[in-house]
Order: sequence, then C-alpha cells, then structure tokens
Amino acid sequence: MKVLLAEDDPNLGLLLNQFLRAKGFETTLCPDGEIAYDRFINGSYNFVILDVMMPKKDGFSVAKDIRGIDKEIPILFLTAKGMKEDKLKGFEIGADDYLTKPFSMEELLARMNAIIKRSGIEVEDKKEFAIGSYSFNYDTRILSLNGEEDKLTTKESELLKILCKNKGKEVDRNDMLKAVWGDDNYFNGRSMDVYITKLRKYLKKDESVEIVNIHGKGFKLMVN
Amino acid sequence: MKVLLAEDDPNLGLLLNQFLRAKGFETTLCPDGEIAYDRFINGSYNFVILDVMMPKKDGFSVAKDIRGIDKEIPILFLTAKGMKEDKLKGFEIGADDYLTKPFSMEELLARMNAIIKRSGIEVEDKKEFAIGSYSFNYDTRILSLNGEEDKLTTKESELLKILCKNKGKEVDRNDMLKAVWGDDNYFNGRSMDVYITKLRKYLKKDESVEIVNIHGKGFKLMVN
DNA sequence: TTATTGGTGTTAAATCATGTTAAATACAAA
DNA sequence: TTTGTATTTAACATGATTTAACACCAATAA
Repeated sequence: MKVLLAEDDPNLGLLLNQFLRAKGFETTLCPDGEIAYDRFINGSYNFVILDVMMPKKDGFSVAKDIRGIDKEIPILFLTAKGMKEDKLKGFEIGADDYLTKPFSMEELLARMNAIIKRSGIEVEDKKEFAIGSYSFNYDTRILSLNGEEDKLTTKESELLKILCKNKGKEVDRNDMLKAVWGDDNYFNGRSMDVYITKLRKYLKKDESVEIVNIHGKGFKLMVN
Repeated sequence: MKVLLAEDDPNLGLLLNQFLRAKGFETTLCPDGEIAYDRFINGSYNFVILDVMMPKKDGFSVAKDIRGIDKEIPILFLTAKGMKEDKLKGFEIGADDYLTKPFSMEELLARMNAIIKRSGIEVEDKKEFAIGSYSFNYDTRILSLNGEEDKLTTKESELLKILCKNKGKEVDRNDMLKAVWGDDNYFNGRSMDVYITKLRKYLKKDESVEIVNIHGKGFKLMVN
C-alpha cells in the first residue's frame, strides 16, 4: 500500500512518515504541493494525504489536479483547527475525509482503514490493462491483440494509461494535458490530438473499442 | 440517488451537502423539519437523513409522517451525543440507522452504503432508452430505428437523455439549460432551440414520437 | 378584434474544436 | 557527426456548436 504524504511542517511530516512506515505503509513524503503532484504523476499510489496549507501549491489545488486524472484514489486532508470552509472546499473537490490538527496518530490510522475498507482498493497498482480484446502493459508499453504487438512510445502509453484508468469515464482535456505534458497550452493540446489519432489507429482492430470525444470537455475510452 | 437532508445547523448542513454531492448523490438540504416534509411530499427521494433536533418540527415527527406514506424509504437519524432515548425512539418509528454527532464523513458514507446495499434500492443510471420504436443508447450516442442508425453529437445526446429520463413529463427550460449548458442565459437558450429542431428531425421517422413545447415553460418528450 | 410583445421554429453562416496527414524539429543511439 | 525515432508544428479537412436572421405563433392588453 503506497501512500503519498504531503506536509510542509518537517516535524509533523517526519512523524507521520515514521508512523505510517511502522504500520506497514510505503510512504513518500513531500515538502510542498508541487513536488507532491509531480510524484503522483510519476509514481503509482493507493492513498493520498494532503496538508491543506503548503507552499507553492496548496492541498486543494493538488487534490483537484489528482482528481482530474484519478477519480478513485482516496484523498484525506489535514486541516488546521477551525477552518470550516476548508472542509467544505475539500469535499467539493472530492476528498474522502479530513482530519483536524492536532490529531492523534491512532485517529489517522482509523480513518485511513475506514476508507480503505470501504473503497476496496486494489493494493497492487495496475500495470496491465484490458481494453476489449486488447491487452496493454504500461511497463513494457506493449499493446497486444492475439499475438500482434505494438510497442508504444512514451507519450502514447502515458496517454493510454490515463484513458485506461478511467475506462468508461470521461477524462478532462486539460487534466490529461497537465498529467502527460505538464502544461495545458494550445500547442500541447494539438500535439495530444495527434496522439489521440495515433491511439485510435492502434485500437481499430477491435470494433468494440472506441476513444470518444466529448466536445469541449475531453475524451473517454469506451468498450461496448 | 436523491437524498433528502434535514439539518438546521448551517455549518454541518452545508458540509454534509457538499460531501454527499461530491460522492454523487443528488441532495436537497432543508433547514427545518417542516420544509423537509414539504419537500418530501413534493419531490421523489431515495434516502432521508434527519437531524433529530430541529426547529418547527423535529426529526422524529418528520420520520413518522414520512413513514405514513412510504414504508420502504431508508431513514437515517443524526442525534446529539448521549441521547440514548433518541436511538430507541428512532428505531421504534422505523429508522434504518442513526449516527451520533460528531461523526466522520466516512462513517456516514459507510452507513448509507450499508443501508442501500441491504435495501437493494436500484438507482443505476439508465443508458438505454426506448422512444416509441426508436432506441437510444446514451453511452454510444446512437439513436436507432430498425437498423438505421444516427450517431448523435455530445450536446444532442445529453439533451435527448434529459428528455428521455422525463418521458411524458415536462422538463423546465432553465433546468435543461443548466444541466446541459451549465448556464441558462439567452444565447444558450437559442442554441438549445436549434438542438431541439435537430432532435425533432432525427425523431420524425416515427409519427408517434413528438417533442412538445410548453410555452414559457419547457419541453416534453411524448410518445402517443 | 388588433396590435404588441416575447417566446419558439428554422435555416444558414460564422466560429471554434477536433481529426488527420505530412513536414519540421528535437532527441537519442551508434 | 549520422541515423533513426519521438515529438511537435503546420496545414488543411471535417465536424460541432453558437450566433444571426427571419418567420411564426402564443399570450396579453388596448
């Protein structure tokens, strides 16, 4: 179980880090929001804990970006005492729970377990995706359909991974761009469109697989 | 899944409201018991959450009245700390569960899911609609009538979905606009009228299907 | 009744988003 | 460096959505 932990206060950060590791979680501690989001993109996690107030990029902003590309992963906020609005805003973004400082380690653990139990997380992060009769391995970047294999490029496979993670669900254009290109400007957008065309070509051997465009919003990988 | 939520404390009320909406429930927040009962009568809900202590009409009284007309709908009470008698009385009336303040959002969600699972309420979003002799699949956006298929655009299919969900019932113009365009200004209104024309064209192969305008109010999808 | 107003129906043009291909550039390996 | 591959940019094609224009109809008041 990999936990992404973002907390700028070194004292609390190290403490949490120690505690969670002692409890068997594999943690990554980030000192600010920017680093946290970067780690999220380039790693694979099962749980996210975000301090609300952090330098560079606050917890809400990180959560919003994470939710853009992963609707499932549990997000727990750490908020300062008496910040009622924080809770509101957090849930709006799609937090699973929050914890008000100061809190006990035991309480944190209890909340985490409650969320994990309910959401039935698969601990192993998926590397192998089924897309209709295709199968796609993000690690080897190989997309295969009965023996025939295509070796995808970096960008192709990152894009396809996000679509796979959200199979059947719409992924926002800008979220995809931020996740794969790091920036959602116009040119990156055009570049992505080129890659969508490429992916469609790879995927057209199975009629039931489709990358659908939602005009003005984004894309959706569908299997009928 | 429509949830009727009655809670007089604005802080907690808004918080719950946000959280539940983020979790995909369609909520109606009521500041007192009288309004809550009124809303229940005039709306259609799948789940009721009632604070016990509320002005005008307490939670028990609301529950009793609701049970008078609906024996099935799940009712969950929110009670203040240490009110043991409350729990007793609540179950006597026919509550499905209770939650003692303060409670975590995760706990609320867990209880709700447990009740929903147990009571086997069906709320899955329909994807396939029958419109006279047409059939319309919102996922694939295909509108078909004996073999002939039309692939609808994003806006066309969203609009048609709303009409289908309310087949035979009037849909308010502004509600449609807010649902599909996000904003009910004049220009979006004109745009919608253009789309209504388009849908009518698609649908005119079956004489018995009609999109009727209710002047000054909205539209209604009718099958004669 | 008629005039007036505002809502709706319809079509076409304008705008903007996406699809696609090919050329240009960047990058990495040899 | 050269060569091969990945990625971006450019150009053009198509498609979706909005805006504009005008026709018409419903409701209302004079």
